[in-house]
Amino acid sequence: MPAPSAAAPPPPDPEEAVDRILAETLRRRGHRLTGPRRTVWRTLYTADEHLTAGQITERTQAADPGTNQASVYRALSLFSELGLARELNLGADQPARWETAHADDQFHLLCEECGRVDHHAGRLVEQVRSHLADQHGFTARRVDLHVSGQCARCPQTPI
Amino acid sequence: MPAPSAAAPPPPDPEEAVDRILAETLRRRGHRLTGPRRTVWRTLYTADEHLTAGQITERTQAADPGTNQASVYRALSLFSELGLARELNLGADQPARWETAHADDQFHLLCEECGRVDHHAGRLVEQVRSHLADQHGFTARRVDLHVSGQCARCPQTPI
DNA sequence: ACCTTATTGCGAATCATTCGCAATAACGAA
DNA sequence: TTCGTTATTGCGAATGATTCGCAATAAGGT
Repeated sequence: MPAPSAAAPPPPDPEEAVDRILAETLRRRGHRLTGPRRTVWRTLYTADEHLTAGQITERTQAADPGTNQASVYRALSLFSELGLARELNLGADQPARWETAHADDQFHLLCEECGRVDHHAGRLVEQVRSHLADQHGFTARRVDLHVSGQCARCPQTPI
Repeated sequence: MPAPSAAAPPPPDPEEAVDRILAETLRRRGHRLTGPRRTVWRTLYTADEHLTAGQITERTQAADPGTNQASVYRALSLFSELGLARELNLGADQPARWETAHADDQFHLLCEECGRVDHHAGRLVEQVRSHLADQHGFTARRVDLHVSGQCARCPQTPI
């Protein structure tokens, strides 16, 4: 059995840390930590890119077969409500994409060459807020800035 | 019969002017001016707000019964391709909305109180472009700035 | 007036997302 | 630890927006 140390507790397993964010947020708001929710959360957390609900379902089912598509949607929608995740609409033609929520505001750069999506939190969004407040008397709650074009890595071939 | 004047032509009927924009753009690109296209265009042009495809279909059918929903979608999609109209995604939950295209870039303000959608073309978008170019080496082609919050007319009740 | 073919209307198909409901499983209390 | 309540799941069907295939129609150049 592990010795109950009086000093610092052992460094937490990083995988547990991920779960803890989820577990604490859920409990604090009166929700239960369930298998599907944990699997969806891990899928989202370890994703290398922004996934569609369909992709999330695939990966979730790979990790935990039997998970239902509807549960994935329900989990995503709950995460969004709790501020754990965020839904992105990159284009009218393509389905929504999801990411874990980091900064409250951010802007998204979609490179039309390589398809890469980067997102940054920065002054820009704050500038937008104050511009709107000052010039238009508009109190911005949510700012969505989606930009498509060419990223720094892709060759700048003139159109 | 109207006298064929040698001087200035009579001022064009404003309704015709609307059609002319459409007709010229279509012909120039090798498309035909048809009834459904004209009706959808007028619907879009005279709309007081941003309409969904469903609303556009309703109004189009009111003006010209028998017009098919698919033709409305086809017209909208063509207009978008020709730069005559623009599709807006204001939220993941609601369907896309449409407007005639004016300025190339603009930002959209959605008031969560009254539901009003305003849009402005302004320096802001230009600032965003140069910020991205300078700070991120990103060449912005299209900038979509969607902001939701409270407009100047609605009471600023603290949340 | 005629011919070519882009465009329409129709209905069915697709895609993403949501719903209703009975069965299951979390988690606080005993 | 066991129990009871009830939030959550899985399932399958429903929905809503948008698209497709195809034969019939009509624009617009000749």
